[in-house]
Amino acid sequence: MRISPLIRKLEQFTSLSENDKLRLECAAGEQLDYAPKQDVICQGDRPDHVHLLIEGWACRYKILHNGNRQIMAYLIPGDLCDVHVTLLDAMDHSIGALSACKILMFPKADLADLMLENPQILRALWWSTLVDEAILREWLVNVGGRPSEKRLGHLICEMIHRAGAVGLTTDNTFEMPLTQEELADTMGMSAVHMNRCFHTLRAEGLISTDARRILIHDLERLIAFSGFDPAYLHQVRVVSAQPTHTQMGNVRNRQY
Amino acid sequence: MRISPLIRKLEQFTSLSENDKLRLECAAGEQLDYAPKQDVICQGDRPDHVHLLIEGWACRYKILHNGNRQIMAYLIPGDLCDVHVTLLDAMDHSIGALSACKILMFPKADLADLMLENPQILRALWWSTLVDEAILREWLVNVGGRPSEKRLGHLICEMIHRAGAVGLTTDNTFEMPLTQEELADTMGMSAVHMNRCFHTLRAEGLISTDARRILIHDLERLIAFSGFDPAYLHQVRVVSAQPTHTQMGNVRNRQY
DNA sequence: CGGCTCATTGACCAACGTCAATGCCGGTGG
DNA sequence: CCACCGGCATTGACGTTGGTCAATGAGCCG
Repeated sequence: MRISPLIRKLEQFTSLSENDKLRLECAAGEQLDYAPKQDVICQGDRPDHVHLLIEGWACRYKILHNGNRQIMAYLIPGDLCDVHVTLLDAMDHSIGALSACKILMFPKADLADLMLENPQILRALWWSTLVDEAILREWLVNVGGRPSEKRLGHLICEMIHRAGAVGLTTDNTFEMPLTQEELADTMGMSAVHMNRCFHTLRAEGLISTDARRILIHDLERLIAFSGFDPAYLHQVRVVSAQPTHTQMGNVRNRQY
Repeated sequence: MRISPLIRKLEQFTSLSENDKLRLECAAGEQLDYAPKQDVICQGDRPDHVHLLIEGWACRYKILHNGNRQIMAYLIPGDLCDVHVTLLDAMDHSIGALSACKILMFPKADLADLMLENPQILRALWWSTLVDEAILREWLVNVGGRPSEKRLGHLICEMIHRAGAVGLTTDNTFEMPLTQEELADTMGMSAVHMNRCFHTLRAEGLISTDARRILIHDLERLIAFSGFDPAYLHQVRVVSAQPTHTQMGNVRNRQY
């Protein structure tokens, strides 16, 4: 099914009946491709579709008055870009593709109807926005309270957990298709300093990088170094970062 | 009704029938008082009630490994502390009273039932969590991307808008019962530097402070200075910061 | 009056930003 | 095949923002 990454994500929280899954799949409309750096949705838009990312990485961002860009979230396969639009008026931020992305569009009205008649799906989608919110809180903690190297370490810990939960890790390696400048814009620091942070983490023997692939040498040590605690991800049925079979035998779309 | 502040808040988004309001009021249980600095909910708790703040200010916060406190949200009358618990497992952060607070408890199960049988209330509560999330995004932008004086200015702009929406402002004045240290913990800076920021805003003639009361001399100029745009608050039916009657004649609980 | 909390200020220091130069690598056109 | 270019990573030198420490004062309360 095209919506497998979403199902896999929602099933971290609840189980969905075959019927629920089919209804969701049927609500899906057109599928679109986006190139890196292309905008998926712009601030101020009132999209009439809800967008589901099924391949690639994207981000939420805002441009400040001084021209700075602040990235506020990373979206990976299974993440919904804008459940907001079922309830809020206009987008208060933009969504941009970070790598090549495939996006599936759900007509807003159909999804709203589906949620109204199927409380289980509604709860699952609400749950996903609550987890997004928890992640956002942790990002605020990260930017507000941690020194720069731990900030980077913490983000890497988060992303390997999230990527693992949708089957995008092998051993302790995963693709993180981000430039250092994009990471810098995420953590409120300069690209130059971001580079110095990578230097430190490599010098400490915590990670290696190869193009956009990140290898974590000792996840336990990186977690301790960064003060990471995965509780905020609310992965009720956890999928570890180690290579593993996703429970329920749902192993489609493993690409790396 | 004891839940008036909540009703007033939700009616920014949707109108509720008299029946809806009564059902909500009836779902409310015990009311508790908290002293300043007292914890309402601790990280790791699995509360069996949803907490509604009806008087005073509270905050969401986490304590980091290095002992730093990061405040991630301010809660004012009408805000729900933990709708999360209807769906998530355990609290991933704590809630603390900033001033003397009155809190109304809704048994989790009753509220869950009410939402299940009344989609209008469910939508309204979901909307409120989506707005919380939008505010959180803007806080991340604030901490990540703005220089310290604008950070403070921006927060003041936000809080006078939010306080205005629940009738807690008179002219351009409002109570902000926060110490400079608490503000510093909110914006990821030191208390000393927070003080320097206040100094600057006063020197610029933008604000005056008197105990914990803030007077804004020229809101337009403060907004321009801080790069503030209220769109993210999603106040669909806006209540201005000027003295005004809340629409629908709902003017209870104006205390200041 | 004494003790507390909080605001305020100055002196000094560390973290991080800015600027600029260099190198690497993949793509592209001749 | 090679020269050139653009995007990105890397590094050093230097400047600025904001942190730390410590002292002082103002207001409140028993």
